[in-house]
Amino acid sequence: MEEKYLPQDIESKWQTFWQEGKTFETTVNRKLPEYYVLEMFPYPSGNLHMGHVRNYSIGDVLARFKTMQGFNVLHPMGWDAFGMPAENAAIKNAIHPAAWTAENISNMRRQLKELGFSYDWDREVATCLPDYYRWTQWLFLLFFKKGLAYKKKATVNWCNECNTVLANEQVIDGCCWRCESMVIKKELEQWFLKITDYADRLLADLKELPGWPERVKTMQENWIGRSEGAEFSFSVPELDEKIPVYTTRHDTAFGVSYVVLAPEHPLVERIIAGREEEEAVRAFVDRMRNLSEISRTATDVEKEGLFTGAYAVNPFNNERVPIWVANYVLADYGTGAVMGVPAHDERDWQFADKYHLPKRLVIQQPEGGLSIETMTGAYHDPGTIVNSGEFTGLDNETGKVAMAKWLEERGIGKRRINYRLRDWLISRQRYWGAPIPIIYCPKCGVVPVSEQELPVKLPENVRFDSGSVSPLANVADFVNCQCPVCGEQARRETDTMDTFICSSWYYMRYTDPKNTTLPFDADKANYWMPVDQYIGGIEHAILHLLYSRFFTKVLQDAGLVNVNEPFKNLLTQGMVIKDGAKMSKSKGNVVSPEEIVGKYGADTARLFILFAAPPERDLEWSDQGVEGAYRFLGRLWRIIAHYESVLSDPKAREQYDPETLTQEEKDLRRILHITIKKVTDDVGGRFNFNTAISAVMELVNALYAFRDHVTAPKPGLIYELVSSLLRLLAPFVPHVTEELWGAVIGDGSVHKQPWPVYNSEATKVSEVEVVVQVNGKVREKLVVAVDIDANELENKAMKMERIAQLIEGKKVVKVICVPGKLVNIVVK
RNA sequence: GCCGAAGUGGCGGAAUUGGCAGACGCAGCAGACUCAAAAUCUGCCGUCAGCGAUGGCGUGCCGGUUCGAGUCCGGCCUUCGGCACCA
Repeated sequence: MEEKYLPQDIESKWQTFWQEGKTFETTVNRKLPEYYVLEMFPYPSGNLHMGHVRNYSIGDVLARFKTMQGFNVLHPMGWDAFGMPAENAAIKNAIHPAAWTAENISNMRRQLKELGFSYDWDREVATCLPDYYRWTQWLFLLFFKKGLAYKKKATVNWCNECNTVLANEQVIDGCCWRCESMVIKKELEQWFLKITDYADRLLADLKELPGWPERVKTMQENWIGRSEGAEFSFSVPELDEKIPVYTTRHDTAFGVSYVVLAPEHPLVERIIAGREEEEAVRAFVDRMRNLSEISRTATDVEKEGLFTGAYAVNPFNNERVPIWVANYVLADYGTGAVMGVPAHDERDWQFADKYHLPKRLVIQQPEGGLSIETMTGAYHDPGTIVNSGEFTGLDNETGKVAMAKWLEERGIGKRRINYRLRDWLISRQRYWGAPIPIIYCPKCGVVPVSEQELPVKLPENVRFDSGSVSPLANVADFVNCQCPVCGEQARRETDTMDTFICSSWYYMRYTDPKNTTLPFDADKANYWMPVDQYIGGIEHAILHLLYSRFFTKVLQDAGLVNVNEPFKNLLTQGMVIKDGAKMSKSKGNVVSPEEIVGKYGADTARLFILFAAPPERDLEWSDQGVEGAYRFLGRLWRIIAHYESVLSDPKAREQYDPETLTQEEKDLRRILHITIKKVTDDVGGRFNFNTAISAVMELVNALYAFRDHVTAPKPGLIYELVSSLLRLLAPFVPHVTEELWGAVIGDGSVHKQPWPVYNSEATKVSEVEVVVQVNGKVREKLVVAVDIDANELENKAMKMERIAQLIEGKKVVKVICVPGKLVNIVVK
């Protein structure tokens, strides 16, 4: 073998070897346990960044490790290939999005291959190709037929920069998730998916996901936002109208001193019509409507409102209370109207203070003594109901049940479970997405494209001007069509689907990527699904992960797959940081993976990234750390080169009796087996690749020390050690281990070898070092037989010179003996 | 405001079940090799006091439990992330 480690020479050689030998091809094999490891597929922006390298290195270690452990591993890769940047490039550089995307994919595919990831490339998918989006459209039709896709006019989030609408999940702090510009409200007719129908299951089934990080589940829980309460109506006798309100505190209904409508509430116009307040209220409503999302919803915005001039009647006590309009009531939560109970709601308290509205105490704290006059804020804790007619005297939780029952018996209200989650707005006024397969016929109305007509292909000759309608609307050939029902001239939907739809089912397509009759075959999907380990960034905690869970449930209900949840275990990897900030072009702290691979090779890049921090934490980039990883591989190479001749000795491959080893050899073998155990536990159990690698480094250090002391080692031991060492490292640094395996061990690819098994006999020791403490402080160390009994250990410790000195003249209160660990002598 | 995570040497991090704090790596210092340098191999490397043996202090802060606490309990502080007028 070469004397020096030269990654450039060996990496491309093995990449070609793996590709040509289809080393990582996978098929259904029911004789083996299956394992599906998946990393979030990338958007083909053109180049891999370090975050990708980290994400995919983590997945690759797992895939290779599980394969060596005897699992049938599915480890695919593909492209989340529809999306805005392609279209922006088209506007800017006059290149077609399809061509731009294809170029980027081929560049990034090359970069992935140069990193040596073990993907089954035969399963590659790209969501922008007709043979993929055909099935995205097919799934849309499935949703449509099940009543889960519908069109409605609604106030929606609009991004002026991206010229399109956005789903609620895609608005972050009032700004567009992609371009960070301010989101405004628009009234538009759009397509929605009825994710709210699944709100309860999406919430409840989080309990079926013990393998997900707690914080991701909490974020989804918050997002779904379930609350239990009641809905009932206040009547407006003079208009013969009703104002339904939703509340979780119907136990405080006798404390209502006003009713508030959201500015956008549909009844506002009727209520103010013809009153002297009309003009002022309308001006207020208009002002609120034109405010951005942030300035409307920030908590520090002062509550503001106006009296409408009208009154409503509280069904509980028949009291007349004023109807107000205020900025703090949200139009699209609950009923868009709330009852104001200043004494027991902090917001109502503030509002009542500002506008001098009355307050009435209806819940008394358990110890009594509360009164409006002495209160400085609302009381929202449990207590006893007061001033509430027949309900007075009940504790408030009992009161809630009784009052809900009261409403239900009279048919004027009911218990209600409410969610914060809204339906998923999926229309996008953009070209580069999957067309929504719908036709509008003047006679038949909204008509789905028939399945046989799919895919509805994107036309190629399109002008990309930035504007507020989809470029598809200007393509006459695309828009004009015939109604599939009556054959009349009809018009095609010109919006495309949110790209999050494409990524909501790709993990199932991987199980059967070339199917031309269905999105995927149920047998194949059921064999592989769910994904055993999913790996990606925390930024998708809600977006992609919630949508995918929703899709999986709908597909399960449709009988297409028999899993309830798509991702059994989820690992959210941390960011790659440099100089304390996330790598980004604007900060100028980007390190290009291609450069690192070019200089040190893929193995070094992977090793550094896996060693520098555990996967979940942020990783601080360090050029010197990369040097260190490279140095280690050189060190590995040299020590194996040192033993090349020993390994070529035919005796090296013969079985040997461990009893014939010298003490130094036994010690080395013990370190080997401890390392095998540690690496196996760290990689397979808790994904602490950093500590697994450090254990292997210690083994290599031990081997260097051994080399300096033992000139004629037993060849069988060296063989056992090197062959195990290479297999332990193979998932992390696949090229150099493949090369060394071929050079000194032989027999096929290291990646087809079984994972080393640790031998507990080999890890046993006859003597251990025990710590001797006096009053909990380490004062001495003692080497004793492992199986020494406690009394003898205690005696030995007490007799040690230093210990005897330290305890002389003092009273021994207690002696604690932990066999194999320590002796603690407590003295006074 | 609510929920969650984290806080350990000069730095990244380790300590998995309450039992030697700082594994492994980086940086630094020294030695060997060399005409020399690089590379490599070896050793040292929390902090204060001491020539040294050794001792004191030390895991964000204050307290507690325990023979023994980075780890458990109570109360804070700081940083980061999520949600945030959701009735």
